Amino acid sequence: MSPKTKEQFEAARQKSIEKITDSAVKLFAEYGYLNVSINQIAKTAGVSQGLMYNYFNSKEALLLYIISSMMEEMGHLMMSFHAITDPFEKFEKIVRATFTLLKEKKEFYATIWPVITQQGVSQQLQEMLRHTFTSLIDVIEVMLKDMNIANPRLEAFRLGAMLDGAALGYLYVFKEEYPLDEMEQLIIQTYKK
Amino acid sequence: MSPKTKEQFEAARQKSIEKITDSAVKLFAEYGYLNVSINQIAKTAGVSQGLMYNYFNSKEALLLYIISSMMEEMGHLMMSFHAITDPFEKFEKIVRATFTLLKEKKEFYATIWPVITQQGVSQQLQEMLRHTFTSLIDVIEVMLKDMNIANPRLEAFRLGAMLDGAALGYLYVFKEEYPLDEMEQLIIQTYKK
Amino acid sequence: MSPKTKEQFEAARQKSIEKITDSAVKLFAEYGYLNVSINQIAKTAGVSQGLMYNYFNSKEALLLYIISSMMEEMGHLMMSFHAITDPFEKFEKIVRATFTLLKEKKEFYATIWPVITQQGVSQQLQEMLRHTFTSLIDVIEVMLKDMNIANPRLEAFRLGAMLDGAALGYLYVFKEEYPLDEMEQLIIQTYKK
Amino acid sequence: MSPKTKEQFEAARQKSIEKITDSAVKLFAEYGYLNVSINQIAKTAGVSQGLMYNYFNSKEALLLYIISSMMEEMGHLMMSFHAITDPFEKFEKIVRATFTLLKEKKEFYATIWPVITQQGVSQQLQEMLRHTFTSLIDVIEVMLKDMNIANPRLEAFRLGAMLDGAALGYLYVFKEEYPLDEMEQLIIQTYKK
DNA sequence: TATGAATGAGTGTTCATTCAT
DNA sequence: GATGAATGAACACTCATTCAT
Repeated sequence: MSPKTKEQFEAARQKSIEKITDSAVKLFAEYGYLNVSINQIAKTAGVSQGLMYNYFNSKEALLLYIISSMMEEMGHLMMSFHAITDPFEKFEKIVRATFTLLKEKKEFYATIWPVITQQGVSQQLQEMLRHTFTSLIDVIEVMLKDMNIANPRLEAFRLGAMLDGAALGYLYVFKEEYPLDEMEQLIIQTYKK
Repeated sequence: MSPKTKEQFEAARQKSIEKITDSAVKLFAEYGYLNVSINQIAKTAGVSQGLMYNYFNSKEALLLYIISSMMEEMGHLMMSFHAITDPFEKFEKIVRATFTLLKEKKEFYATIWPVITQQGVSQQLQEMLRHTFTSLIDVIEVMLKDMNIANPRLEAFRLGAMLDGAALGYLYVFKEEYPLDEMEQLIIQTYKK
Repeated sequence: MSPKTKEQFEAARQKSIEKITDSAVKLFAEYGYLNVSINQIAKTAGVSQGLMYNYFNSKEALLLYIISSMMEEMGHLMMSFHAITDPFEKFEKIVRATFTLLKEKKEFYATIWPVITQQGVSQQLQEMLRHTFTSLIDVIEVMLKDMNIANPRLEAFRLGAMLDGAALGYLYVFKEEYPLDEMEQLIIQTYKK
Repeated sequence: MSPKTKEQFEAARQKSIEKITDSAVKLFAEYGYLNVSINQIAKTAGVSQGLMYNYFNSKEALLLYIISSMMEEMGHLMMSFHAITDPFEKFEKIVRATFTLLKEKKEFYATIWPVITQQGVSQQLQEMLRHTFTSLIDVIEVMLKDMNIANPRLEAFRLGAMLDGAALGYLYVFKEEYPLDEMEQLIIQTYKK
């Protein structure tokens, strides 16, 4: 007699959004944004093609939403180390967290890297990524300074480069043959003392 | 009206191939493989759309050819340092050459990175890239060993990661604001002794 | 919580129908039937997308209902002059009413013209329009005959053509630059005496 | 051994363009621009869907091309009466030509009217149409002035309105029952003196 | 060898309509 | 009666590829 309650509608919405974004993340990570069609996403999610457009204005808006969520999650992760006062402990935690993320949430990086290296994706996205990376460098710089490392900004860039380079080598080139754990250990020890 | 000689034909073939691949490299580097159409390549090269198919079986075959050439060229570059006997000099030469390449032949990396990070491109390509990178690591490993660096294989991975990571940061994220020269100096001094 | 009475239900029905048709008329007139979506109509009316289908079988049925109402209203307008005995007065009243309608109820014409000129809209609609226009010509013919105009049927067609042509010129081509008032005066004076 | 000659290519192009535009004109006239799909046009023309895009950038560009051609043709027709010095003869010729066009090239008007009355079609098109109509009014005004008709500009609008109104009545409402020939005669005699 | 017209499968996107509640 | 999430067919448009010459 009465329409569905607001809660019911909201639950249905969230369920659908989740199905769509989950499928999209998996597919984007595996095949790359440009190689994945809306059709594929819909089929994988088990919904109709049109449904995506109830929640996202375009395929790119979907990508933007996904990457925003990831960036936000990454931000939260970084925040969670904020309270640690010992810079050496903080450093170790951050590096370990990065490698853990890399091992356990491959789709995280696998979604972002192709987008970064693909020209022709939205300006908005590019700017968001640049902003996030810059913030990260800033955070690392402060930390390295607290560790009395000389030339902390340049070292922050180097640390960033090592982490990114390791991620690329692991995800795209050497895969399971990449000495990920040894690299983790090596990086930590380099700065540790 | 007289029939062309074999040599003339061959010269014409080479000329056409060159026009096509040169245009393709430029366009792939600027817009990315998936965002560039055969039509664009043909127009830029000043030839007909169909001509490409006289020399390459598909768009992907063209990409494969281009990247093969680049990998080969990179191999030649590495070879050219083979004769240097002082490992420290060799090390410095290699690192400097890498950064020079990065600064002066952006299209080199800008073509390769999106392909590496885009799964869904041919298996053949992936394997070729892995092979090349493995060879590079091997070369660096031997060199580091000669420099009496401890754990030379792991350090080779670290050096590779730093170079790749710097390339990505420079090309895609920070661009002209990336401290490329300082990074070059820093890397050399780290191992220089 | 007590069940609504029949009258209350009927009132709610009428209210909803009115909200929907009013929004539809405005939107059809401004953007054209084919350019307006059910979603737009629902949003403008402040109701749900599905509600329209409680009252109309389809989007076209809604259009049919709207145009029927307009035709009926036009018929009423014509009827209202029926009592006037002096044919010259009647003529002037009718012409003035037509121009007033054109100036003050643009959406009236702006809804109907695109439908008339768009073939491919329902046969039913086409027939209804033809019927209404034929009736109008009949009424005018009688009136012109009473005015002792020679060849009253042909003159009725001419008068109809002038009114329609003026409407089109005003609404779609020249807009505010169309000499609407002068045309009104000119038409009246042509037959007035 | 050699590619097709330029003439052969040009001939093929013209043939294809003609097939496409001819089909489009017929379909637009019968069903209206917005009701006709590219698929329909291609099927009717007996070519692939994609071919249209070799010649026109978009569906709207096709419409623009068609209407431009029509407007140009109409302009030529008007020009052809330019040399006539007797304004009465000129007037009769123009009116007769208009009616002949209406009878023999229905698709001419049937293509244009729905576009004029359909909001949401390109601004460019709207402006082109307005420009053409204004020019026509100007030409008629001068002619009527030469005929010593009082208030020639207003009469030009009236004549335009009558012609347009007759066209609409004939094409969309009364069709074969419309007294087209009588109307033609009536209009000529009204001004003929 | 070289041309470019032609194809057709595929793309992202829209929208009238249905239906469980 | 009313809701709005969901559907699926349709749309305009793109593009790698083919082929007659």
